[in-house]
This record gives sequence, structure tokens and C-alpha cells, in this order.
Amino acid sequence: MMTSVETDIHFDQQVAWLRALADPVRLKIVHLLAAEALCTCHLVDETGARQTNVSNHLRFLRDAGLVESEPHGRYTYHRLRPEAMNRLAQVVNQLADATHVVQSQNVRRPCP
Amino acid sequence: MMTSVETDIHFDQQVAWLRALADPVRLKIVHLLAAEALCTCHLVDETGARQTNVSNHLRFLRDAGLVESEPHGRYTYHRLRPEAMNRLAQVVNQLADATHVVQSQNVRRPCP
DNA sequence: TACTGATGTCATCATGCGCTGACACGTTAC
DNA sequence: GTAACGTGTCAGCGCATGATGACATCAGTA
Repeated sequence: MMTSVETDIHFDQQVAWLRALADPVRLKIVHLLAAEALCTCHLVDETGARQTNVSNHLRFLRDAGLVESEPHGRYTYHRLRPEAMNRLAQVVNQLADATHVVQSQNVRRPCP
Repeated sequence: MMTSVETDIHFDQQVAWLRALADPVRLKIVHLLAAEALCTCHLVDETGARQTNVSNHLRFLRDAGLVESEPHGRYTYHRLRPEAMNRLAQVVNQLADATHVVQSQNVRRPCP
């Protein structure tokens, strides 16, 4: 049984993940990284965004826990973190599943 | 084989869904609606937000295609749209699955 | 060693987002 | 019919977000 603090932390984590994905450039980056690990310069080419902007977005994604980065000489490789992507998928799946139950059984709270 | 236009529409739809969920109040509303259909007044009570703010958020969720609303006398019931939640879940699942492949096979693009 | 290249940090700015409150409109209760 | 209630729209405001460019730092090359 989750306490209120644990629930809040988990909820805030969900918001952070979703915010991270809610920007077009960042979502594009995540789609690209879902196919292969890439350097910043690859992401700059693929997205068409300025290098500094890509760097800012990657910072955001890292802070949200979705991406990890690793220096490789003068280059930096970025990849998605599977466990974070999994947990996000779990949340969304639970919402989608619950939505079906609510609809099929027409669950609703009575009006006051 | 999707054309570029179809891809863009689909991508924009993803961004719209994610933006809809990326606000704390809206995510809270979605969690609540995943449990049961609710009136605006219920959502006002549960979220603690102003009625007009809840109304604004519901407009946003409807425009994103995640929620549908239906008048019920002086009340309005809101519910999540299962097909939209499903499609969102699919997108996130695909990203999570692909992430595992990239990691287990260490797929990466060579540096320039 | 000097120069080039990749990348991240910092500061700044314009725009858009989220919140608020007045108000209009439809429904319900008396 | 009138008043109360529920809700959505509109307009306005303050702040956060996303983009930009200068610059610093580190790695690679000649």
C-alpha cells in the first residue's frame, strides 16, 4: 500500500517523463534513440535543431531519467534507459486498460 | 508504407496526446477518469482546482482526443476515450520495446 | 604546440502556457 | 416565473519554456 508521499513522488515522476516527451524536438530525439544510440552531432543533423538546443533538450531528457549519455572521445553517445521507458509504458498501459473497464461496465459516480 | 504527410500527422498527434498528459492537473484528471466517469464538479472537488481551470483543462483533453464529454441535465460527464488511450499505449510500448533491442544488441551509429 | 572540432554551460529574450475572475447560458428547484 | 446551480467562454496577466548565440572546455589532428 503506497503512502501519500510515495504516491506523490511517483506521480511527479510520471509528470516529469511526460513533460520530457511533450516537446516535438524531444519526442523526435526519443524516436531516433529508440532505433539506435546516437551522438549529439547525429541528433543535430536529424532534427535540424541548433547544437546548443539539442544539448539543452538532452539535458532535459537526462534529468527526467529517460536518457543517459557517455563520452566517446570527442563525441558523446546518448541512449534511452530501458527501465525508465518500461515504467512509463506500464503507467500508460494501466491507464488504457482501466479505461476499457470503465467503458465496458459504464462505471460512473452519481451526480450530487 | 506511410507517406511523409501521414507520418507528420501521426507524430503531431503523439505530441498532442503527450502535451495533454504533461500537466499535473490534467494527468490527475486522466487518472481519476481511468477509474470512473466523472462530472466537472467531481473533478473540481478531487483536484482542488478552480472550476474554470478544470473546464479549460477538459477542453484541452478533448481537443487532444483523449476525453469526450456528454451533458447530463445540468451536469456534464467526462470519460476517457479507450481507442485514443490504446493508440498512445501502443506508441509508448513500441518505444520501450525498441529501447530494449538497442540496448541488448548495443546498436549504435558510427561517429563521423 | 597550435588549430580544429564536438559539446555543454550560461545568459537572454520572445512566445506560449496555465491560472484567474467576470460573465453568459442552460438546467433544475421552489 | 424567479432564483440557484453547473459549466463553458472570454480576456487578461505573470511566469515558464524553448530557442538563440557567446563562450569555455576537452579531445583529436597536423
